[in-house]
Amino acid sequence: MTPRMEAARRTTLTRERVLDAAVTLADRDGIGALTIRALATELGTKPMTLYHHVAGKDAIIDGVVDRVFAEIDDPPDDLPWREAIRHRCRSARAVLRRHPWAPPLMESRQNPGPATLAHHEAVLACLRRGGLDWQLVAHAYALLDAFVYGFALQEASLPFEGTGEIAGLAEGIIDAFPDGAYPTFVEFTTRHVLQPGYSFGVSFEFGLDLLLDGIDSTR
Amino acid sequence: MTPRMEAARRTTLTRERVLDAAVTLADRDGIGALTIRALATELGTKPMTLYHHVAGKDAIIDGVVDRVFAEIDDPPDDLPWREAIRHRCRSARAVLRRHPWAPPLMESRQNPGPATLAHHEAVLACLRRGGLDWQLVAHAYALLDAFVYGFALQEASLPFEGTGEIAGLAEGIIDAFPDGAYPTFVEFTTRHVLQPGYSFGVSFEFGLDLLLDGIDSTR
DNA sequence: GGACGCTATCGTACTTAGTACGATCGAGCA
DNA sequence: TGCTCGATCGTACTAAGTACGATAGCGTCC
Repeated sequence: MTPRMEAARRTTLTRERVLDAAVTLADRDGIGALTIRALATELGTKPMTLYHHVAGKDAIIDGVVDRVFAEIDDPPDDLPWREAIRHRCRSARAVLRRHPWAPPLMESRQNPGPATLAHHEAVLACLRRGGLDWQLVAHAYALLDAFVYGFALQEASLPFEGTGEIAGLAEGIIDAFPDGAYPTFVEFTTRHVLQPGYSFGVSFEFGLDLLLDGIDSTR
Repeated sequence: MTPRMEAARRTTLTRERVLDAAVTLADRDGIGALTIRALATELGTKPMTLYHHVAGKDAIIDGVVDRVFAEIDDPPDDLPWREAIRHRCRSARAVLRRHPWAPPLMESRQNPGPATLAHHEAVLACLRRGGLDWQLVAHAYALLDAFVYGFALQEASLPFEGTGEIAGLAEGIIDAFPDGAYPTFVEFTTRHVLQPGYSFGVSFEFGLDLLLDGIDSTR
């Protein structure tokens, strides 16, 4: 292959392009499908070529996590702190729904990238701007992020938002129960989960309101 | 090896013993070290032998997750619902600190085992006993578990509870910052995290109180 | 009591994945 | 024209999951 062909085929490989492809691949086929070989194929190259742009698979994961943080909106400066934090948490949830493989990785990596740090900085500054003392900032941030990540973790295991798929899953599980087992669980499912209009996601707004109210009243 | 030697060496291999060893191994060496081969070595046998007692690695993970659920105390029947739920959430946190590899697995599996289902049943029944309607039960359970799992996820990435290790980690990160970068982050760390007596864990009780209060007042 | 078959065990080998090592190849420069 | 350098990639080693089939005690039935 001549260099001209190579150049025409695609712009030169770069760390950024590798990470782009990694996110795309994980979104499309799941984090389990994010292998060095699959990534190379996706980029039209061979496995070992990637090693000239990233240090290894761990570095790819670190980079990908930083990408996800970069997608989350910072709390807007021109909103009162409560509304700013609400905006940020909603944005985080939306991002984590686009990247359902991300939550377990985001909290378990110990090499935060620049976007990760910048985002933490913005959130801390916003809480501080709201008049919270350091102790309360610590509590509030731990609480809010536990909620956001935990909720995302739960949502990631659900088939899809909205309609009958959750119902199908629930029915499948319940049908396998021995008679009379788990009565509250069964009643909860039939009386609530299987009702038309049910949505797991609405609990997010409920929880977010509750947390913000609680933090505010502690201030 | 004669059968007598075999029998003396260890009681016959069984699904339960395989899962026991899997939990032990994950606790000791991390979930990444939980391989079929390592598990076989741990049990003094060979990889393929395990396949007569479990269907494969996925089945081991499912079984291990159910084990973890089994360790979590159900909400005690003889306590008011708030205190019962508090007890259960504290127990869950303690269990997840013993098994820091578990949170990402617990919510992402879709084959709940009997202990998992029994535990959900007990929690739902307790909330119901507290007079919450189905809608609020749904909100409360989603919220409480998001918090518990999310908090556990955060704690899992911390070195250890208590003393100077978190400080060391924080200092390592901060020292690498360019001058003047992330000012709030730096101030938060120096003014709060690095202070003697700091503990991430106390935010758990703060959050749990806040959630229980909020849910109660919505009732 | 001897052959039969069941069940747990395990040796071998195939597949997928991460990645170390070193060859190649084209571009720019002396 | 030949040298050097950076990007690319062929080859191969290691680790891991697991399919296939052989083996070997043990109880059972004629």
